[in-house]
Amino acid sequence: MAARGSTSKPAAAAKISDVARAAGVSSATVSRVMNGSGTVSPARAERVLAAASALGYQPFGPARALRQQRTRVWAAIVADIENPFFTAMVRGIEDVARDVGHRLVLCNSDNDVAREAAYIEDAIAERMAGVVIAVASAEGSSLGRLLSSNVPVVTVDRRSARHHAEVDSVLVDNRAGARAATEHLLERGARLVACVTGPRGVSTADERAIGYRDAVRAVKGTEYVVRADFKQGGGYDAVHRMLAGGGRRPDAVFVANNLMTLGALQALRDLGLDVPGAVRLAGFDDAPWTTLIDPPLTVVAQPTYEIGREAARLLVTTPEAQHPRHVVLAPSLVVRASS
Amino acid sequence: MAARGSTSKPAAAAKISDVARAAGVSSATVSRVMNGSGTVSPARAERVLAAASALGYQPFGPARALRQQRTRVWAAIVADIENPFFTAMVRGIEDVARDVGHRLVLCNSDNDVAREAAYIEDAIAERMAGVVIAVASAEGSSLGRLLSSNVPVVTVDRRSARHHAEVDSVLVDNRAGARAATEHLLERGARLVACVTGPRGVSTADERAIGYRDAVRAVKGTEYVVRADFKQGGGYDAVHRMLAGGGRRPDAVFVANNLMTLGALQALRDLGLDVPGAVRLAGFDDAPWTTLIDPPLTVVAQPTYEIGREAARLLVTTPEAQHPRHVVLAPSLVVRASS
DNA sequence: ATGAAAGCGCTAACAA
DNA sequence: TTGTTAGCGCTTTCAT
Repeated sequence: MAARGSTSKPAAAAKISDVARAAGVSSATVSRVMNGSGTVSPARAERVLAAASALGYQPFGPARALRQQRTRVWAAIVADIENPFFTAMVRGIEDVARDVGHRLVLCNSDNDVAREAAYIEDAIAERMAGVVIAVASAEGSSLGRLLSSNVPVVTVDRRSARHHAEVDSVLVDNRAGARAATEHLLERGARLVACVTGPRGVSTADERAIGYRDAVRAVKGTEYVVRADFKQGGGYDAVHRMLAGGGRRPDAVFVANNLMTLGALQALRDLGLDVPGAVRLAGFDDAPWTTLIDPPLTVVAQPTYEIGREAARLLVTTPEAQHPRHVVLAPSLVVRASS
Repeated sequence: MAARGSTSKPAAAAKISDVARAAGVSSATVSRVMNGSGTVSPARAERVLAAASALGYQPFGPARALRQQRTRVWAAIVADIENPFFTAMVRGIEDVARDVGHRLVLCNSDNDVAREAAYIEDAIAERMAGVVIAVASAEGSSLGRLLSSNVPVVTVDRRSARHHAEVDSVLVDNRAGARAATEHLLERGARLVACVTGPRGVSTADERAIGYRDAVRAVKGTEYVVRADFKQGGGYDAVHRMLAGGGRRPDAVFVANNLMTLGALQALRDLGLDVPGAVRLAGFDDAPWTTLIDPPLTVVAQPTYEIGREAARLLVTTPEAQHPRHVVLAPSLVVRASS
């Protein structure tokens, strides 16, 4: 009985023995043909290929993985799939993965350590060929589980508080970037620069706050740091509270990530505060929209694609050395109209 | 010899027989404990858990998949991971996946049929529990391979030219949305509305162009359709050519996706054309930045999260019916200052 | 409640 | 060049 439409669904997927029977050869020969290993006469190879094609044969991945004790899959576990920073980084990983014949799957922890832990357990269970991870939290991450497995790991973007000294990493010099942005705001004449950063324990949030402090202390200014959630709504709330209140009002804000900067700008607009006239603004991470919003944003740009590519390269060249490798990339300040 | 750092790497991952030996039970008992199947005395169960924990035991996924002939993994194959439309949709899938105890992995075809084909073969090889796919191309897709396998499939966002009648789908009424946007531009007084849409053969591009035509023909206006690549740069180039040239210049542009709209706006700005004074602009897809750019964008908003959620629901409720299920969701016009 | 044993689909030794 | 065979780690009868 035909199934729906023109494409009929087979009762079950063909297996190697089906192909072998159809081609009149042994399973071993089919395996050799499919993998290009060993030696098979051209005539038989052709028959095998024909049979495989006719049956729509696709080797069963788990059986191969079991037999070979390896997979050709990398996982990228990222903290927020909706943040263009991470998606751009993923492109860098993907390109290397393809070059070395690996597949890349993406896992979104959504900044949730429980979800992250589940993906980490999965990566171990699948004995992934490699994992690139931006940890959800410097403290609570299950990264240790991954490190005590045999799965190659590279951390990116965020430093792991507990495990930094044991794992390869690709990071950006967040402190320097934040300091540069803050110094820039001060040089433009800001008297009180506030900082909206991310959750405590997330290394990017902490390091950017420290860079901010460096700059403020250098001029003996007043520190004003607020924590939010690295999301647009959090940036909005933080800036709204900060500037709607009756206390001393900042005349510049350094916002420590791209999405929060959007929220910050929205809050300033809702409060009727001109940017940069009333409040100067600088963000962290460039994004597709930074030149199009009003005013165009001054940001600390990160080499996102390169971060991914470098991480993947570390995965490819498994270290025989005792010491983990740490790659630190430099961010760059891009000055636009918002400051 | 201790490995680097405090976390020592085991020579090899523990297997079920190791745990069985350590706990003084059979492998079958360990399996029963790990899976909560069968019956095991509390005392033994505890010993097994302790041993498993001590050895850091994690059941080998491929072996389980081989034995059980099933996986608990869904794949989402999307055309462009950098487009927030897809990432928002993925959230909808993820939430359902978690509810039903499945894992979701993301695959980025990057609008490339070859890459898409590779991911499709992978999905078949892994006998994925389900695949949600936004096809790279209505024509060239390897979707047929997937349909003739036993892997449950739902298409989203883009219609498959060849296979639409055989596969579950969740789509948006692109034609109606595009028509609404174009009518809106005309009502605002535009005399010549141009349309920048995506590649021929991508259903969203084609359907949005048709909706545009519907509106233009209704007023007996002139049609002016340009094809680009659904990316920011493509939108820029298309609009730049269109308005820098000496021919008859449009006084409104309907741009058929979110990223191209950013490019279009940039082009208009570079040409010194005021929006909406000289050229009215409307886009397709809402995005986090649409209210923050200057001017805020009039767009056709799509229920992105719901698209993903509905697709996942179709995956969960495998149809016993002969006919595939088609869910069509309604977009809505959001009028802002750009028009 | 527990263990022994078979076997999932594939590949890699080994034999011929 | 090709086939036979063992076994990867796990789950699931089938006995007990």
